[in-house]
Amino acid sequence: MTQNNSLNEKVFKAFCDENRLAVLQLLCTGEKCACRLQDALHIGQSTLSHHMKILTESGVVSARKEGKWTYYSICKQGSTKAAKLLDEYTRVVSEQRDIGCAQ
Amino acid sequence: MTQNNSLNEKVFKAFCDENRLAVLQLLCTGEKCACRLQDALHIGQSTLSHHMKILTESGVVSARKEGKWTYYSICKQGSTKAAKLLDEYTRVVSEQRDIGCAQ
DNA sequence: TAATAATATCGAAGAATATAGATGTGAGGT
DNA sequence: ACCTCACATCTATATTCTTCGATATTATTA
Repeated sequence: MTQNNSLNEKVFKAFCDENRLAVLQLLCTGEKCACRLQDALHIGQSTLSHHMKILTESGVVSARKEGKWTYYSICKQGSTKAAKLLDEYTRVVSEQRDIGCAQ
Repeated sequence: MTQNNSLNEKVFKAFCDENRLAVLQLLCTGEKCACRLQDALHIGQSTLSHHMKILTESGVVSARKEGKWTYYSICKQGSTKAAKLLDEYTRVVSEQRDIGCAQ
């Protein structure tokens, strides 16, 4: 199993903020530099930087530096991993019923 | 698009806590009543109840009441929806490159 | 119907997270 | 070399989340 709960938590946290979801939406049409993302969302520069760190550390987004700019894009590998994790955590292996606590 | 970011956030929050992930692991072998979940995790009763509320409200888990007990299980429909959402947020529609901010 | 058992809800405290402003860093341009 | 631009990091504050103890609720049992 790929399941180290406290680690996997970090992957899912990428998706747990409205602004980060908005970033992902923007990245679906290809890479964007930070300043464009900041223009689109209405948040401060340091706030965006904070969110991008969480996204890149989760593996779902990758960053490419070129000159003054940092370009962000969705990382296929990372998002596939996230999807796999979600599937693992919600896959039902057996359908046994429970019979309550009184033994 | 199925994308109302602030709403979808709630679906992903189900996966953003170590204890909730542990609950999902326990549910993969079929439904469990709350007291069994509480025994397995080492958290207080009200804490578990709080997490189960988040899980059920996300749609990923469903609750079945029978007598004194509440049985929880993974909800196929809800977890499929979560997987679809994740896919939508990470699907790359086009691969355009950005050219930086200076117009 | 009084007592108990299982779970939910409430309220408070602490931990984690988001946000913004200030400052730091590194690349380019002059 | 200096200045500016794009972005990261630091610090402080506000907000949200987790946890627990206490209390409420609902079903069963004596």
